[in-house]
Amino acid sequence: MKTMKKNTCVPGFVSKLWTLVDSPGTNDVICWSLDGINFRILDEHRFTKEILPKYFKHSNLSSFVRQLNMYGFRKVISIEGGLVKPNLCALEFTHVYFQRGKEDLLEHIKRKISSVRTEDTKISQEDLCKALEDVQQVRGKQDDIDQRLHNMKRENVILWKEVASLRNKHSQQQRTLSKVIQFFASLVQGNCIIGIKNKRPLMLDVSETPPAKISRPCVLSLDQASIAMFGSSNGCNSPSSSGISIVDITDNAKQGTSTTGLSAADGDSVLTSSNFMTKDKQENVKGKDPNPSLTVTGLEDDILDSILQEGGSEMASHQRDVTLNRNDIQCHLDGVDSSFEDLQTLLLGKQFNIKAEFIENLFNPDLSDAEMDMPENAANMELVSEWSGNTTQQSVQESAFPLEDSKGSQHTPAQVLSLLEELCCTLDSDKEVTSSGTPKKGQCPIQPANEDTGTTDLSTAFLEDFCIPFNDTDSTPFL
Amino acid sequence: MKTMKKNTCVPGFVSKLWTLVDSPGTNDVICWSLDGINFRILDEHRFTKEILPKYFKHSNLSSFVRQLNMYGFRKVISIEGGLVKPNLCALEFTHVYFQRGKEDLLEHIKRKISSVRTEDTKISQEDLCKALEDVQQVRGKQDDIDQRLHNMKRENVILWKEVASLRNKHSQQQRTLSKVIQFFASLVQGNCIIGIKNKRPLMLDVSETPPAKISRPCVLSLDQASIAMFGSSNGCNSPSSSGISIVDITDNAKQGTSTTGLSAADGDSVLTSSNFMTKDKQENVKGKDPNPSLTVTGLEDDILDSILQEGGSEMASHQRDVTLNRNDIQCHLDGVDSSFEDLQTLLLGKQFNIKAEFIENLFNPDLSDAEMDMPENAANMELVSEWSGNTTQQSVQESAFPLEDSKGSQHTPAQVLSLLEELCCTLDSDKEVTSSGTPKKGQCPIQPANEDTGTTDLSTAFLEDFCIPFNDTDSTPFL
Amino acid sequence: MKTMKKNTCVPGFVSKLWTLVDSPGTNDVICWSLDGINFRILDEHRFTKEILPKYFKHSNLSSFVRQLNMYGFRKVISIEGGLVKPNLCALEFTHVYFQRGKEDLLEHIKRKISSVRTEDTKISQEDLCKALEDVQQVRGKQDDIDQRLHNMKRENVILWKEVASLRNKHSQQQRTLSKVIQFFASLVQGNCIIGIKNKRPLMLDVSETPPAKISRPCVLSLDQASIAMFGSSNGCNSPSSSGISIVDITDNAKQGTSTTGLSAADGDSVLTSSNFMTKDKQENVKGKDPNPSLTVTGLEDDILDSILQEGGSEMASHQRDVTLNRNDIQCHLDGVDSSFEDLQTLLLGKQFNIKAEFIENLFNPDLSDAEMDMPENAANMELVSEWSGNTTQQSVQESAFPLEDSKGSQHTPAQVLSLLEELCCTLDSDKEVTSSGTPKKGQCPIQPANEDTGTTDLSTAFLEDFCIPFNDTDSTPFL
DNA sequence: CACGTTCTAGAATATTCGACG
DNA sequence: GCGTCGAATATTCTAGAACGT
Repeated sequence: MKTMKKNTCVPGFVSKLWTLVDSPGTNDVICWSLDGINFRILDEHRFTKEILPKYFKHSNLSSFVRQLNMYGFRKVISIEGGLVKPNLCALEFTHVYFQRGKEDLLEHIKRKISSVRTEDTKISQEDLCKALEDVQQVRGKQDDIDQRLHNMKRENVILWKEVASLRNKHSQQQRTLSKVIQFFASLVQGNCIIGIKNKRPLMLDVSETPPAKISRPCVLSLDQASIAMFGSSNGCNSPSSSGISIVDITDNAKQGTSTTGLSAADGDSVLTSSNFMTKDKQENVKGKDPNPSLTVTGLEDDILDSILQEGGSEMASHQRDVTLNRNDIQCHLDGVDSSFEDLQTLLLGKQFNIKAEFIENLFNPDLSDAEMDMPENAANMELVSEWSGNTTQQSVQESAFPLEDSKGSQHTPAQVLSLLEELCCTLDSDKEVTSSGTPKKGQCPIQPANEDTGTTDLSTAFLEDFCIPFNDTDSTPFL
Repeated sequence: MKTMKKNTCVPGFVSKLWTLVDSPGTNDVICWSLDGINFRILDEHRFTKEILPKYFKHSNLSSFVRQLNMYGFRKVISIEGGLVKPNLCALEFTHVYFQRGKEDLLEHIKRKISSVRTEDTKISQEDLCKALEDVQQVRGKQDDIDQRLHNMKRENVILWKEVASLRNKHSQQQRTLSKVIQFFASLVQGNCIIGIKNKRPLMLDVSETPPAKISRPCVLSLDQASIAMFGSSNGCNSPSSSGISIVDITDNAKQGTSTTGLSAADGDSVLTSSNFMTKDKQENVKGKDPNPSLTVTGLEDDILDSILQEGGSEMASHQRDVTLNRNDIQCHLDGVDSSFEDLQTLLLGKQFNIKAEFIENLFNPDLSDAEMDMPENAANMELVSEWSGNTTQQSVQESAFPLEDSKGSQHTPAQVLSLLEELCCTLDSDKEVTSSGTPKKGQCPIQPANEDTGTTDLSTAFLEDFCIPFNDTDSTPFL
Repeated sequence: MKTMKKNTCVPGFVSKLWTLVDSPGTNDVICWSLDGINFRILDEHRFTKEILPKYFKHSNLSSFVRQLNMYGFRKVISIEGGLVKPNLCALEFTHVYFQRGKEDLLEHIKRKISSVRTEDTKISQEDLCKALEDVQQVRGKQDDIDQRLHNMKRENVILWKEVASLRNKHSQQQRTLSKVIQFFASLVQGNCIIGIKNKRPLMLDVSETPPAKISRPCVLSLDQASIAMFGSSNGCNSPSSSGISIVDITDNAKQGTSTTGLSAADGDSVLTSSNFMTKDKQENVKGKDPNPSLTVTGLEDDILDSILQEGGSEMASHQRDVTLNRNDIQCHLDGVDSSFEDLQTLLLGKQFNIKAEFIENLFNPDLSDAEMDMPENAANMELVSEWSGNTTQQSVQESAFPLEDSKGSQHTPAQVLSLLEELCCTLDSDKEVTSSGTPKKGQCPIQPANEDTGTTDLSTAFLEDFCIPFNDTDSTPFL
């Protein structure tokens, strides 16, 4: 009975418990249940006061129970003798490894370790430390990222400025380029008008007929404009057919021509360059009082008519040779004049002031001064037309050719026109593309990351800072 | 005495210890040291067997000692009666807060806690809370960063589009510029050639033929265009042919000149506008066979004047005529000079007309009006051709030349045409390029950093997306 | 006894406890301590079996104790109880508000509420796990962000390169455009000067005197250059002074004028365009065998020579006069023609060379070749001057004018020059601005985020990579 | 929900054993 | 062997929790 040994690895409590439960002498106080899988304390008081002290250093049932619980024993609630005898209501405990006759299972009965302190706590402790480290690490990296992001943000701001700058530059360049092109175009245009007058006749011979895909309005308008302008400015526009000696006529014609040319050179009338013309002519008129003469001005036709008329009268005289010569020379000179005219128109037509202002404009891409062009062009046109005015003078006999020529010449010009048109289209398309983009500038929907605050509202300011400058230009369509 | 109660916060062991040490009845077994700072167990055996069980649930000295140690008591090694009586050798323990008469210090005696659980766990608990807070903070910041990154990504996408746009614009501009230059170049070229022509007659002897590196088509088209335009606009192109003597000659001279212009019209010479000039000169030469004659070109007025004067003297009357003529011619020549002047002014001054349209266009960068250029240009071209067209006036006898001229002129136009064609092609190609490029705009295929997924390979595709469009241009070497 | 009432707010347990402790009938089982601040259970067994059931629904001491604990009662350990024997050892409990005679304090005895501790601890545990998960999650996301940031960084690098590329392109384009404009300007300039010469006489009448805001040096140098060039290339530069009639004078005058023109003009014909001219004139000479005369070529001298010769012949005989006149006129006209030619050449002429080199330069925007412009312009100017050379021919009587003209012409050219100078300045300023901007490039103070290292030092390398390219251009002002 | 009852667990201390220097 | 301590267990007291009222 007392020989019972405490087996290895079996806690004292379990050993003692087994012993006292299994001891037959105390079966009235504590014993196995009927099925042997539980044990009962039949007499609580005696067990506490008699048994417990024998096996343990206390006599507290609670302490015993505590140990039971500590080793995983569970109380069994017996429904049986509930009523009758509360006293009989025995305490009954159970444990899977605590069964009658199965002493070998006792070793599996393990005492609960107080709140898993050692491992569990430590583990969690370690985890927590690790977690803290991780957090710190993450935090550090986050700071790094934050810094990088911030730096990149700054870079991007600069980039935006760069791009904005480039855009502006591009716009300016585009404007400059446009000006150059337009200038060039207008130059060409000017020439056109001038040239028109003189050359018609010869063109006829040329088989080529100009495709009339040209935009007359433009030219005409110019002509008209010039005519109009000069019509008023020139008092001597009335080409009076007169029967005057050749010389006179020639002279007159010449005068007219040269005058015209002269007028072109300097100017005080209307705008600038055009003025002198008026003067010259006026002077001519004055000097040629006797001769109603050919103060051929504005339009070629008039001039031609007058010339023809005169020519007709001339034809009659003897000195005809001389006259002819004169005519010849006259013609030649006229040709020269017209060539000049054309050349001038060609070269510059528009040129006059250009330098002073045009170039300025070119390099002062402030569009504000753009308005200047208008007046200039007008003046230019004027000049041109006036110019052309004096150019033409031809003999009757050659009248036929010119007509034919004009036809022929028409062809070529048409082609040219079409070509130029295309060119313009190209340029225009270019522009258009650009301009079409313009309205969209407002976009730049960048929503710059809010650096410091939580989020988003920077975009507005940002856009304002960067997008506004792009307004005058074109901006590519965003998104 | 026995009433001693367990004070607050003083462990049972310490209380018991104090009691049993301080109890006079056990002074022979356990007592204070003489100085009262230590206590001694004089009779180990009796203490263990008699005293311990009274106060504790055991009778193991070791357990008692264990408790002493557990509460920080230390054994005092007494050197005194070491030898004589080992038995007498009493156990002596000490503790700073365990002194005779100083019962109040007992509360400072703390039991050693094994696994520091309480604090440790609590600390870890606090740490854990802190860690959790940190995590939340980090998470919040991360969200912020994420947002910023995302926003910046968007910005970058826009930036990319901007850059792509700028690149496209640049390309277009470059193309436009190239066209301008080319056009200009061809124009200049044309003129060159033209100028050349006039001199042809003279040139003929000279083996040298103008280097035909020019593209005709272009010029021709221009000529035609101009002709066309002016042909219509000018009703009076018909130079009345007059059968006059001198006049004729003069005419011839003129014709010659004009003829030259004609010849220029067709392009045998290289380019375009230049043609007429050549013609004039050729004709002059031809027409003036007998007369070495001065088909002076340069300045009209002066020349004319001088010519007239001379002519006058020659042809008509002797004195006066001559004089008059001279004056006349002189005047005319002066006029020519002034014309030249004007022309120059024109060239430089150009401004005048430009304004009206040119500037308007310039500053109404709406490309829509850009088309205007075309017509203008066309007109311009026309003018040129027309120019050459009307310039020519010839006598019957000189009809041959004209024909030849016409032939020649035919060539020129053709050449001009080809040139313009080329130009157009360029422009067109430009357009095409542009337009073709346009569709690609949609690209901006920036593959923004993969927002959600992990990583990296975007760069390649990215570059591909953006580099391709730049092909026609120069693209900076990436990476 | 039983009359005791349950006060408000005093839990049943406390009331019952007070009652049973305070009831004198059970003082042998449960009673107040001597001092009345505690209560004792003297007979545990009887208390359990007899008392408890009366007041409570159970007879478990443990349950009772549990309630005591629940209401904050504490067990009092008496030393004495410790030693002797369990039986004697009475259970003693205490509570601050449970004192004998102080029934009113009972209301302060509160039942403990489950302090949710379990949850707390468990939660912390769970929280820890959650925290760990969070950390991992955050870490993962951070890696993602890091990657994205890195990718975007790479994109940005490319963007920077792109922008740099665009800037370079823009600069090149700007340069090209400047060249074009300059070229154009120089062209215009050339014309201006030329024209100036002739018209003076007429100009005189006009009150307007050209503001001499021009910078001679430029033009002059050009002129000189051109003169120099042609002086050598033309063998016939020697203008023989001849005592000839008016014609001579005229010639002389012309010479003077032309000379002036020469001086004023600049030229580029030198290289290319000028050549054919020379040819033409040579040819002319050949064709005009009988007349030694007008081998009017590119150069004035030739013209002068020829004129002089003719003039000489004229002076003598009448017929001759006529003839001479004719010749004279012819010459003059020829001169005009050649002038035209030259003008054309001038205007376009350049092309020859221009194309070869100019355009090349234009499209090889290597600035290194930018210097080429000068020579070209110079050549151009030359041509012009040459041109003007042949244009003017005046009679003796008119010699005065020429002189005046020359003077006058100086003015005009001066003006032109000033204009051009301004133009050049503009261009230069442009360039200068550009160049001046260049040094600033170093800026690009971007401080790209340090990708890998902690922070900042990348900027240097970064800037080097990107800023350098911007050197030649202007770079937007960075911050 | 508040309180009561019961069973179980936590916690501090106590006891014991063993390791270590 | 001795002193100290770690560790497991024991004892005690208190608390947690489930369940019931």
